[in-house]
Amino acid sequence: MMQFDNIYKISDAAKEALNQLMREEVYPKNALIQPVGSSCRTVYIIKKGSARIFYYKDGNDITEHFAFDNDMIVRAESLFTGQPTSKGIQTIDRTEIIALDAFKLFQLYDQHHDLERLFRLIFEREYVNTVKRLESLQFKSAKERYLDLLNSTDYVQKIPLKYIASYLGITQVSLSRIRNRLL
Amino acid sequence: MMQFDNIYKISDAAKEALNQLMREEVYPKNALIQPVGSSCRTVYIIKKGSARIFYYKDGNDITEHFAFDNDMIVRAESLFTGQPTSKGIQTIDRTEIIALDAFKLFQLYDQHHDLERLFRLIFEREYVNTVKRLESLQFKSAKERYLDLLNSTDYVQKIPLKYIASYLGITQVSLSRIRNRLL
DNA sequence: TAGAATTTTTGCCAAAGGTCAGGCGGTGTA
DNA sequence: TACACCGCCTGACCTTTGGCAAAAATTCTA
Repeated sequence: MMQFDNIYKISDAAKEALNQLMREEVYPKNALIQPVGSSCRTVYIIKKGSARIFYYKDGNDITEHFAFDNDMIVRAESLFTGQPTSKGIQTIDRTEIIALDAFKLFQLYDQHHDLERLFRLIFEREYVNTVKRLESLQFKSAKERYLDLLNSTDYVQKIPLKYIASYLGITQVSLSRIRNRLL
Repeated sequence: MMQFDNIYKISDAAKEALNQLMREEVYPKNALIQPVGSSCRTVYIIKKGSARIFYYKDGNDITEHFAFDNDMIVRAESLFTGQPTSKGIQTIDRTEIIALDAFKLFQLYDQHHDLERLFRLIFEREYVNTVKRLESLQFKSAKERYLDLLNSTDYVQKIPLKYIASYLGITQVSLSRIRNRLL
């Protein structure tokens, strides 16, 4: 289980209620966990493995987000609005995941305020990560962004180049050239 | 005052406590509300006017965010981490603002859970906006982003081009050319 | 209102990145 | 084994955007 305790300590009762909600799921490589066009009704936490959020733009597969061990993965624009999203979630490697029914989780907030607080803090972190990513997309060169990503996690080595390229906002071809020039 | 009620109704007691925290401030055009390098300890809500979050990259002034009537403006990466940020806040026009001491607000959460919920929901909206902006920076052309911005609010007409350019992730010169080509 | 300062536009050239097409090596499968 | 497929690389050429500089337009201010 995730190290929630580092973020905010919740009561045993809340912990118990939360545990009731958790479903452990294991997916093979390249499994489509959530299809494009669905609504986000599940909060996923990656126990071990890797996954990505993606969508199609002009027929091209674009990776918006990567998640690895202990990362949470949700499609915020759907989870927090109730609207369906044109984004999907797919595993990259074989992945062990903890799935939480979002609706039930939100319902628990009424009984367990500490649970609401815990998840508020968790989502705040995600928010901050998103702001930082925005910053890097706004004014860093593709090469800088690639180097930043390389430094962020060793997992990057295992991710197909095509996923990385769109995540960086460039084409595979350009990323291949950037890599080449780095040698 | 903001239409909080549309988001989540809070008790009279919470409303009262919140009102105690609110300071109304009026700033002239181009006023530096929060300097670069400071920590974000205040939640601002714009009553009337416009402001921006900006920072310097390689000596260039970069606008990260615009806010207009009824928008909240905070530097999330500092507010939620406690770390100082290299970003500042500046008015664009004469602006009437409601300022909330963030520390006191967060303290109120312990007594007023409905206040915590209200602000959780408010920040979730901000989070969603940030995700959408990320999406547009990742794979839309500068021209598309400019047109999107134009459609988003009439205020854009009043914002200096140099602010808009960096917000879109391009230089003033490029934006000027894009504008020209649109005629 | 004149002059200064700032903002926006334009021209010219360079660099980054996109598009299209083909090549090459590894993997899977009949 | 042969062949198809996939992922990544490379070349040629094009488009978008950047850098620099200067002109034009606008705004500020005395």
